[in-house]
Amino acid sequence: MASSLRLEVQDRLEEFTATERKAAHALLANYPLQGLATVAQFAKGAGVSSPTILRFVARLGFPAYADFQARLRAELEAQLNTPLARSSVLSDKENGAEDPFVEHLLANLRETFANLPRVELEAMVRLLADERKTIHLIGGRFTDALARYMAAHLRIVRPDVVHVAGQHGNWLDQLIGLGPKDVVVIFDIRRYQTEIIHFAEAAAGQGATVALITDSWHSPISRVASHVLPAQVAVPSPWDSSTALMAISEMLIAGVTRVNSERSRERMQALEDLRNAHDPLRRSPDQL
Amino acid sequence: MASSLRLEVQDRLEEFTATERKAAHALLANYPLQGLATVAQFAKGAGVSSPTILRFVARLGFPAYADFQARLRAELEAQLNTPLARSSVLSDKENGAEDPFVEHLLANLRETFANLPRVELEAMVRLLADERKTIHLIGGRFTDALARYMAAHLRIVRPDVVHVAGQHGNWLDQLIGLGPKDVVVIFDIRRYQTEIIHFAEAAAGQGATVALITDSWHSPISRVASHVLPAQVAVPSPWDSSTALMAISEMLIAGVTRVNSERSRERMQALEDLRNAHDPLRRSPDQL
DNA sequence: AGAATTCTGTATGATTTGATACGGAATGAG
DNA sequence: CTCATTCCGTATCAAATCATACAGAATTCT
Repeated sequence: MASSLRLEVQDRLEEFTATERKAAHALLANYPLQGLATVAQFAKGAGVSSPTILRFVARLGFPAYADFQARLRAELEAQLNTPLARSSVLSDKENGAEDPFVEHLLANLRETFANLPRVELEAMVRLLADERKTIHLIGGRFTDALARYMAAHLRIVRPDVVHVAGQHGNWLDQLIGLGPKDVVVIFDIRRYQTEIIHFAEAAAGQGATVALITDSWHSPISRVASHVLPAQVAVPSPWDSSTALMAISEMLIAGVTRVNSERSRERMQALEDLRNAHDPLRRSPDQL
Repeated sequence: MASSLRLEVQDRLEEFTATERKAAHALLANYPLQGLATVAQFAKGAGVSSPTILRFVARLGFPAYADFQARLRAELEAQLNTPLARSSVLSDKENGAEDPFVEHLLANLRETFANLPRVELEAMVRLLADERKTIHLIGGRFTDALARYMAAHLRIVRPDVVHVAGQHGNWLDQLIGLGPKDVVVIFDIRRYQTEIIHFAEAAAGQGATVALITDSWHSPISRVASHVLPAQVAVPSPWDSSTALMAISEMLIAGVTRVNSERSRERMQALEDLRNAHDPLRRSPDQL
């Protein structure tokens, strides 16, 4: 099946009769909306009669006009749902630019990725994808959610992923076995919590690799970290923003998934099978 | 007349009745194609009855459904004839200097806030700031981290914040006491988990207010939700992106903090004092 | 708590739409 | 020039669609 009906119509233009070709040209001239109108409107637009439109559609291989429209609709929907395609269509004030909070978020992301060293990013991806290592993730009061988020994904694409949770009494237990084959991923932004700093220093002291995702005012942990990814976190609010940290996390997750693609695929498939087995209410792909 | 019906629908969202708003959300979620389907399909997609769709369209000022569709068709035709739109459809990597993943993230954020109805956002802020209510937050396999993140912030600026965690066996316990004075905030994106759907339905059935933060393919929960905030989640990766969800969460947190400013200030101050007492290594307070 | 009002789905009617049969027009062959 | 074949539009029918009236449900107000 051609990716677009437009191409198929163009290719098969000679097969059609003279009047059917009028219909084809009318469709190509205003693709795909002409085909989403009623038969009568399509016919009028093409200067032919209704039955000609129906014969044209039938010759394209559609059992009914409704099927033809469904195809056009699906194509159009796929196009419109591409964020890139959509954003280029939106005007500036439709881009939600008025809200200063939104402005800051967008600027933070742009700034973050502009300053993000790609080699550092790739190095951290390789580190996280290395299945000989054990990955420990930990975060502060608010950023712990990010550690958890990343752990949930990493667990699927690789083994030996540990989320260091709970009160810092427990952290000590985790510290005991740490060594050169361990990687500690730390999320830490302003109001750096001393417990986490201690944890990082102790882990580094025992030979573990420390990877840090932080704000642009580097946390004290950066002294002992072998990899640092800084993000912009300032927004017009008493709180700092973790959106850029989340973005970095997702880039790392996507990267690791790409590197460990074979394992990722089989484990995700297994997960999907499990889900289907337990979930007969799964939605159909198209609900339009 | 607004340049796009989408903006008008967003602006006038509060004029509509509860069910009409469902129709509006369905339209915004799949704009404009949902409105180009038949009334019955539109109704099914929105989870309401056909007459509600017609009343919704009538309230927008259209004498007939056909006029409404004509307007959508005209808008779409204008868009599709824009050179920008064509180019974005033709080749994706013409502009490929930047990382496509980053491009998608940025486009997702822009798109998300462009489609985010401000009145809906403010309504949800008021809801979350209402200290007479109890806030329950819950998320799915991956989005649970967002629920946790939001709970960590809300707990500081208001009382009665509960994160519904753990296996869904525990959820049932939480369900028991739910009533009209409870607000359930749900994070749910594609691969909607049936347990969460059941939780939402049960909560709504007991009179609790359901607020949903979801992807643009509205989750089934939107049927029982009184507030819905949709986000863009598609990225070039096997995973969906939660960055836009995080951004929305932070806007909500900032909003609630602003509304409950007096309480927020005193509680944040208390937190700071506590930190200072325990943390002599604290860095200088402001270095922004 | 009860009444009034608004809201929303079911049922039904009027209209439009997709689909088809059939007769006439156009084209080409012999 | 005549016949055969293909093609195309008018007329018509069954089915789906839009539209509305009405009654039950929900909400608000007193």
